[in-house]
Amino acid sequence: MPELPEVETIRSQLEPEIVGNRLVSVEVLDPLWTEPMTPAEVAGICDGGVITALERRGKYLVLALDQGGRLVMHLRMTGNLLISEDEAAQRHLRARLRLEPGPDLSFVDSRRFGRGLAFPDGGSADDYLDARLGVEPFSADFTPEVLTELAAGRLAPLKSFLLRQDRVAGIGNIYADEALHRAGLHPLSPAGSLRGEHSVRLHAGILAALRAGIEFGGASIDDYRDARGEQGTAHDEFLVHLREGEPCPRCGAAVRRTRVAGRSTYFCPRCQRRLRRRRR
DNA sequence: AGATTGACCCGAACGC
DNA sequence: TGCGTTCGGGTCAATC
Repeated sequence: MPELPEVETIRSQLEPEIVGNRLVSVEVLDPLWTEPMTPAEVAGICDGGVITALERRGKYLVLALDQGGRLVMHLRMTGNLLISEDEAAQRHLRARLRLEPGPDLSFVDSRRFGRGLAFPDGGSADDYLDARLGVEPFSADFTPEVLTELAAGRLAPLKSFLLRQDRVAGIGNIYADEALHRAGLHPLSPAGSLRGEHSVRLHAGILAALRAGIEFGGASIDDYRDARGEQGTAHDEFLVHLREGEPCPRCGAAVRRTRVAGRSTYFCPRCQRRLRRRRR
């Protein structure tokens, strides 16, 4: 599934290819793609603008246009944003971005959860994203102290906490498991139990897990492909995710699988210790 | 066929 | 006990 490392891989591949191009038109083949907006609204804002940047906020891609417009896209579970190499009909094509001089981009999404929304200016796009997203892991604002503060008082499991986009942006099911393992923290520990030392470890674990994901071009468990249609290899580097029964790379104990917040959760029962709720 | 999963929504449980 | 906040489960969609 596309999480921060997968989205960042796509962003970094596409940006140099498309900046300076004119977005001639946004052709929406599936009206669900722009829900709750209409395809005409999105086209009205975007068509004709010159691309100045392709940015990432959490798991969102933000295409910035010179007239101020922003095309905000989310891949959700199975979306792909691909450099179109030809006009061959692609299965599950939801939208095509016509670029001049090109190449065009194709938004392909088998489960139709992905979205493309448009905003007339950067400020309104930021308002939309700010309302949904917390601190960016790779920003200077993300520190162990901020992490402690965000988790303070929360009874929800650490895994649930990490999945919340409005606290720390960009972490999904894969990198939550990987970050917790690197930090030596149990996914079911209450988030509010984090003390200074734990926050330092979790902070480092989050960054290391995300960096590894980016380094290996993202994880292609299922539908994920990079902008060129290639698979990443980050899944070959997983420490615990999808490794039920395999030895923990740190201590050798068998990796266990459980369910937290309705999601499959992998952890090492020996070296990911469970914390108790902090008394106050 | 049931499992899968991110964002959103809503009812329920929590804690001060 | 009251009330605002937080948490978890359901929902969507489609594939194998």
